[in-house]
Amino acid sequence: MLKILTCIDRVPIFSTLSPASVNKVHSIAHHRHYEVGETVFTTGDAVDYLMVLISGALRLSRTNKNGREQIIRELGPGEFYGELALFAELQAEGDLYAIAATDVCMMERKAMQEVLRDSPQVAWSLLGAMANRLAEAERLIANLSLLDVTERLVAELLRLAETGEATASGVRFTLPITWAQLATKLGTTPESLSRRLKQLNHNGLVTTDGRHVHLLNLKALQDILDDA
Amino acid sequence: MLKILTCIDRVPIFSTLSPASVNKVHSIAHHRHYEVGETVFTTGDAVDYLMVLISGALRLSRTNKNGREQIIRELGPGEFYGELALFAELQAEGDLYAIAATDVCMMERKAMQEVLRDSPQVAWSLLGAMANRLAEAERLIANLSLLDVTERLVAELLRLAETGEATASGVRFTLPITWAQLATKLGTTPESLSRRLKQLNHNGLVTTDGRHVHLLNLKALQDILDDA
DNA sequence: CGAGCTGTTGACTTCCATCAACTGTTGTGG
DNA sequence: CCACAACAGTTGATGGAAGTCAACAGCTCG
Repeated sequence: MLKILTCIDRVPIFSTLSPASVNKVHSIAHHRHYEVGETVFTTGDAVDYLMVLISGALRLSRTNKNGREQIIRELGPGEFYGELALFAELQAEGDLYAIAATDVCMMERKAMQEVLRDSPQVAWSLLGAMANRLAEAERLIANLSLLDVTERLVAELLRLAETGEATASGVRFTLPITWAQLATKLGTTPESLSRRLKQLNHNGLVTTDGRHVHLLNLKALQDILDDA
Repeated sequence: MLKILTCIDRVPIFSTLSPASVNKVHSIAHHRHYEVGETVFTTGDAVDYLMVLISGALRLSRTNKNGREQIIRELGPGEFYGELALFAELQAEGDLYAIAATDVCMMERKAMQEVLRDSPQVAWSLLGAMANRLAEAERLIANLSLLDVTERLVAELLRLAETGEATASGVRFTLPITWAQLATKLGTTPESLSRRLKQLNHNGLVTTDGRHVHLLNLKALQDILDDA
């Protein structure tokens, strides 16, 4: 009981539910826990539920025959997967696995459809989340196709810098993932990323110590993007 | 008056509207026409409306400083742009232009929000459309990053083949766009595409005459993808 | 200690974009 | 009606960005 209450409690998209709807969600929600590295599903598995994260993090990625992996999206608390399953039987295209200890709420398709019809607010929340994700996906498409590795790296560093702390000369932050994982997100390899980073360092734009990153010249970094 | 009626009439996502909502949509919808090649907006323009296509086709793309263009998505009748604008002020990231004579309905943000709150059916329709578009975008991400040009070409040819007519030896269809435009969709250049196509031809898998395409060996083509 | 993981560096290779030239077609206006 | 411009597509030559392969250093952990 507690865990199901938690389920609804901690998920923003359900924050506006009426008491009646809360009961309905109660009755259809299944709780599930995943450990780091645990697989939720792999390519080809049937998905017929909407999955909302309570805590932790999941990663959706695809891998080709050469073992090359592309991270498609990452899900944090409050985010969800399975929106397409609300509308049709769905074969997963990609692998979903936990990159942190993760708790999720799983809602079956049909029951969730009812909740959505009764609760425009929830539909509205979903719509907003989807619109943002679509915009992000389309930005990634453009970046992969139009920017070289250096430019994609700089773009990501500047993005991460927004969460960092300002210093006299620039911004300092700690990379939340390994450099190899960042390479996979950016659609490149650890080797290439390492070389590009070395070059930025050589040009006096960035210093790194492990995952600790210091951007020394935000303006110059921004310029790299602007002439892209 | 006629054109506004047409607006709602011919757009599937509004097919379930109640009479009251129909009136509301009437009052907020602006009709607009674009000729081939005409620009709807370019990168950085403010977008504060939802735009639904009645007929024609629009293309959303981004171009980098070298003139390299990536097609992000194409919109046909019934499809829409501006979903993100429903939630926030939005700077367009990319250029939107007409690739056919096009009629659209434009709905201002605030008014559209009301319609959505009152009409769960419309929200549901939008949700379904968005979910599909997101899935498509994520497929494109994976393809751009994991497949080489030949594989992306074959994938697209097989997709197009679904709309073609079967022949003794395979499937025949006509390319709906120029080869150069296809190259842009696939994130490559006309030159590269031409070479890959020549190679497929040489291997006896495909013949072409202008935009007329004949796939001679679906199984072999599918194999190329399966080993990817 | 040794195993395993993260990250780096060097040598090599390959795919593909770019540049340039050329063909064939279409359409337009003098 | 022809000439010429504009565009679609092809082909060859070339260069460069980045992926691959391999070896190695440093770190952590059992």
